[in-house]
Amino acid sequence: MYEVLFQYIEAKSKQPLTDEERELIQSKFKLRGYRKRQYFLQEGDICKHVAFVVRGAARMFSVDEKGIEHIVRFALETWWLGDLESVRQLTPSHYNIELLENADLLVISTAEAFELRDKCRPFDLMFTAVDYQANIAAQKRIHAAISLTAEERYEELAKTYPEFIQRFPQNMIASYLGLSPETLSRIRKHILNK
Amino acid sequence: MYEVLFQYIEAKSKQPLTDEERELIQSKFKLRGYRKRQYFLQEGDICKHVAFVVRGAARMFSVDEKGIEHIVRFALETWWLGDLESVRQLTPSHYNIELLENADLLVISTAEAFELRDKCRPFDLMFTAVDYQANIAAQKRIHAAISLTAEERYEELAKTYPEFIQRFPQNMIASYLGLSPETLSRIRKHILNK
DNA sequence: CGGAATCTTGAAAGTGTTCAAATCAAGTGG
DNA sequence: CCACTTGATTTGAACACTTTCAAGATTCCG
Repeated sequence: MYEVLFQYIEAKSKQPLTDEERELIQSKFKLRGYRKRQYFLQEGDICKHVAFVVRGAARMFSVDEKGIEHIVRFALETWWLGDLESVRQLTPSHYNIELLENADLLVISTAEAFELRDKCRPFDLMFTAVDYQANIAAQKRIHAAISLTAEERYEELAKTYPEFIQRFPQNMIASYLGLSPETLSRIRKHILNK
Repeated sequence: MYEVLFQYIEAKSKQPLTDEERELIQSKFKLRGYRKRQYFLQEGDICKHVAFVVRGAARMFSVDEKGIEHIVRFALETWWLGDLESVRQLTPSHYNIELLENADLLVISTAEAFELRDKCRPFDLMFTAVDYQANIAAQKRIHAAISLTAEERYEELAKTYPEFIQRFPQNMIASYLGLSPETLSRIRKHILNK
């Protein structure tokens, strides 16, 4: 299980890990099984752990006054779980993170993650690269949100993350795109008729 | 001029800069004046420089097939200019960065910026912190885009960045929010009548 | 003082939502 | 393994919001 994380760190940091570093990392991350529907983070709690998804799928979402859920992020294998805002500012999170499939997570406390960044260069470089990529992805999504039609946004998503379409139910995809489930259903129908 | 950057780095990194570090940093950044309407980055070019805004205002935008501009980002004093995606992947940028006021920029090549991150710890920590913040801000904007109405998005923007409303024309604010200028005009009218 | 943007306003057209109902699919307990 | 319940998806019709196009008012700058 840990091997997946090691390879991921080496790939992202473009640096090999020494045996000592592997041991150090392994000592900090705890492997934990989660069941479908279980929550990794609950709205109102401060996010004190982050996790690397070895197996499974999750969503991060908020719930508005009307009780409607808004999915800001999905996660699959080799993605990270956690709410950056809450981690950094130590404020209660506005979001929930829920597993959508039975999952294996490598969990680390945020305090230990910070330490690890200091102690282990490849680990630090990995997170720098991940933050970088997350920024690029976020900018693309913002650009899509302000410049594309609903149909174009769906097609872009299907092209960029075909896994999402496979593994997440359609009403969640709709939420992720900022659409009602009915609208997405009609958009898909419209695409088929082309 | 450089003093602003030094203080910014110390604040973001939460580390003091030594005199040697200041000299090193100063030797890498070139101070350049830009005039209103000048472009810092042109669509199609690879972004090989990033800049710290000492004075002035800028926007980053794309132009679609219909010739409509979509503003993905604004920048004011102590913000950074550059297209992360192009910098990191060395691909031609999809965006333009244009100064909206006469400006003073501290410009550094991306290659030297990478070196500086290696050589100067506070500089590296500063960028780590900036990336972090950018991610948080991006997530908030995505959340707003998928969960709020146009009117709510405008009010949130006005609350979060009142400077934007002051310094950028309304049609650009509309573009930033993903609205037509007419719609924003009507929304403002509606807010006044409350 | 003019000319050029920018902002406002109206009307028509387009896009997406809401509500309600029907269909379809999946998971659970007997 | 089937019957049943629950959740997900589809469809229709009415409604709400946003855009588009066009014109007029206002503001900004040279």
